[in-house]
Amino acid sequence: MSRKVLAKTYDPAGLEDRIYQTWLEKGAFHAEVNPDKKPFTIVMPPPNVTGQLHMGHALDNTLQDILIRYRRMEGYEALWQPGTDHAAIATEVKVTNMLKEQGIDKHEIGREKFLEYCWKWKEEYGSRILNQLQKIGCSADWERERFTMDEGCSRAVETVFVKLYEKGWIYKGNRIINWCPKCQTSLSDAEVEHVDQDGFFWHINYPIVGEEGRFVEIATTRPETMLGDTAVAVNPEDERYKDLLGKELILPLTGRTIPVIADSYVDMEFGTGCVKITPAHDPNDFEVGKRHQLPEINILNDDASMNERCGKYAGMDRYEARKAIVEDLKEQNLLVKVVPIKHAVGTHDRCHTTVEPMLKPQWFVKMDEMARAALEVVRTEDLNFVPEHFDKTYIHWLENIQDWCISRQLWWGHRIPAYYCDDCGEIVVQAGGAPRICPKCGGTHFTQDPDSLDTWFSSALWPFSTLGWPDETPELSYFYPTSVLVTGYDIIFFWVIRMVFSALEQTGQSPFKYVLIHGLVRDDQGRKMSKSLGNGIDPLEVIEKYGADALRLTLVTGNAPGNDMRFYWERVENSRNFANKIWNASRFILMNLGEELPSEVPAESLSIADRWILSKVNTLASDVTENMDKFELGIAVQKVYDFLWDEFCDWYIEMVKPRLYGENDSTRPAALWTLRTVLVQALKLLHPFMPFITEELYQSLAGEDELIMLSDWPAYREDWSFPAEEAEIDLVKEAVRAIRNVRTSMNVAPGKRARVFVVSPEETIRGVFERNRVFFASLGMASEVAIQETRDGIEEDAVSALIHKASIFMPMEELVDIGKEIERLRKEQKRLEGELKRSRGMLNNEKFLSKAPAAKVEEEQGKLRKYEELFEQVSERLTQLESRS
RNA sequence: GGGAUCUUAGCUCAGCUGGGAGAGCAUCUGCCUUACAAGCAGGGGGUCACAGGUUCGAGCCCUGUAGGUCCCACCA
Repeated sequence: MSRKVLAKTYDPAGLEDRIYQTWLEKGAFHAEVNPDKKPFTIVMPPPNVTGQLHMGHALDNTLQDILIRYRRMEGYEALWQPGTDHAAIATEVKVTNMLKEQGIDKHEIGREKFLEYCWKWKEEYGSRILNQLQKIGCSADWERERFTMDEGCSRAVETVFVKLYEKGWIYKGNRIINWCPKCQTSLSDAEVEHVDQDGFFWHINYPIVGEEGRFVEIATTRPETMLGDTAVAVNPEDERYKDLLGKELILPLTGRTIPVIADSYVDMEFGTGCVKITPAHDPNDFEVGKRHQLPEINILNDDASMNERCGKYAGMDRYEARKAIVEDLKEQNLLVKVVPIKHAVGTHDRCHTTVEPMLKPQWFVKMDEMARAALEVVRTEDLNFVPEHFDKTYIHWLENIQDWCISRQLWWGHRIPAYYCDDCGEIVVQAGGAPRICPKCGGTHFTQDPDSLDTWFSSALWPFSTLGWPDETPELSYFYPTSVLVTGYDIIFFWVIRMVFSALEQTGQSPFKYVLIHGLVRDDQGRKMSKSLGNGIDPLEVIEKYGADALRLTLVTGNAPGNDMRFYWERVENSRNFANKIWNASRFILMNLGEELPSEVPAESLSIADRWILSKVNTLASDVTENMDKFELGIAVQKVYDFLWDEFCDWYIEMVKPRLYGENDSTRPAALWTLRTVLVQALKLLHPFMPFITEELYQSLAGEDELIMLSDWPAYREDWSFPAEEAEIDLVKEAVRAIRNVRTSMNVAPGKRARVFVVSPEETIRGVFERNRVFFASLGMASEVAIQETRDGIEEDAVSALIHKASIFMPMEELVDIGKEIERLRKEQKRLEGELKRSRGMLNNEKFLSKAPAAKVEEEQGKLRKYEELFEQVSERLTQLESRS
């Protein structure tokens, strides 16, 4: 078997693209319906076709890739379904602007021509973001790439629309919607952000008809809307205004008269207790208007200028009109006062324009029934959020949900499949194009509704439309419902909720069992990364400098699920350093392996250290698996990191070096086998997190034909469990650390070897050190090591270090500062006193003895014994030293 | 107005079902030891925001307080 030769230094740049090509060539990402395996499915949140990869994508997709790679190795048929979103408004705005730069007006060229430009744009940029995702190592099944406006997804959209319409759950209604005057389209509630703005309360007097000099004082933040007032409301309980009920008011500046009505909606405590009612421009007023059959007067054009009903103000922009109206009121002495306030104003989340509530005929999805089902599925735990508390966000939103406005006055998107008979106006809603004959009048000419659908209407179907729905495809029955959805908390409302209720309605199942929620990647000052701030960090730049593996590791470590994280270059550097570390460890092993692969060695030829590290990696495998299953990815990778760097590199490799350097050492084959075996196990555990470097190293260690991404995930093995050896090496490590400690504190030159005496009255302990005496030399720089029962023969002024069940003495050639050692020992003694006090306190506590689990009590008793022994050793040594000085 | 979340080493953050607090960076000391200076060895540094409570035992569970962040919301 041929093996790859590793480059001398770790350089991710060339390596990652090459490895990715290999995966593609071998079709390693492709998933097929396979009845012999269990399916594991993730649908990728489709990035916008116009999008550029940002840190949010990098994080989101890294998490998904980790999960997919893990399950694939575990033996699941793992499908990661990728695709892109047409992103209706985002794309339309971009294409419109692009055309504008070329001097082309969207309305001049018309709908069809405009759509041609959009498709061209899509063809040009649609694959860009997916290519960028490949850079970070995503193992999605690119053969199955979908697009929200492709034939299948569009059919799914029409099917759902028609079904819901026929059920009465999609309807066209004249209601108050959020209108963006800049984008000139309606919006859903989710697309409106409430932003605090400085504004004013204008208090205005409305004269009472027939009562000269008497006024009703109202307060408003939008004085221009008074032109659309059709009443003033007071609370029916409000004693102050009882006599006003039924009276008429003169609406200033218009001369119209409007009634005073009673409605419990009015809060008596707030403001003056009188509210102007503008049914066409306020959702509450709209409701009030309906209850009292008030006229609805629309006063705005689509660009938020005043319309022809506004008399002298007609044609003015809403803010100009506001100014003019306030001026005019002041002139007429009807402006009582102006009070500055801060209030939340609805703005379009995309362009930040202040939205206007407007009365317009739009299409809506009735939410009550579907919301109820979506709530139920969380209660029954068919849907689970990770971290769990995000279900509260979900529940709260659903419990307060309003009907969903789904029509948009845009061209790019799924056009609403509603057709109006040109002759009688009858509405026909159907899939598959215009009807031939009007069912009502027999007419044959139809006009399709000009509006298109909210982009989230199609992405709501993504988990099943991508698998072939509405057809009963093999993929749908095998891969659906999906296993887990990964997304940021910021799109729970936009997407997660809508997917859940759509899936429940159309497929009868929750679209996924788990929703793994992550936070935002912020800049190093904790600010949101944004274009306007210019503080965004391009993932591709990070990859270029440090590699995708380093980026991925950085994004997944040291961050609790659902929490925001800050991006620090230093952390990427650290991740890269880790990659470099395992690169060099592998190189070291390969160097010693020479040409051939190490053959399996008989179990009995394994040394204690070999068994120790095998046992450690074995425990690691089961620990990491447990964490992975619970979505604790950060904890999982931290454990692998610690194992590789600390246990494997800093201890095990150092321990086996003597066996490797002696060419004829009989324990060499066992060492080589263990090195390679343990490293391979650990690399497998690391692979989901750092796929490129682990693949490269695996190919060097295992042969070029093997792919680590298709290898088996390490399972716990009974025959690799060696608790006794673990304890033994842990004791040896303690001794070595003690020796190093003494050397440093005594300023022993690093290269200088020193004599070491190990004294223990216990034979078994002496046996441990006897068996592992080589490590005193190799790790503790000992020249000669004497292991004995008593202190006989050790120089009086030897420096000591005390560990559990053993004392270590190191005679120093130079005079040593006894005071320094006494000081060190006193400190240790004091520490032990504290430990003893605590431990004895616990064990003298009858309640602890009776209530704590037996294992816990036993553990504590063991600790106490250990502390007592150590304390005795330290005290004895102290009196000895003190008597000398 | 409602809700969520955070407060742990100088900085940024982990800490899984409650059983004597960790990492990275920074800092101090000493090392270019033939895998790795992108490294090695050793050290310093924390009344886990505050106050109560539950428990044999609390960074972790409960209540409250203070401060920060975020989300939702039709007080005109």
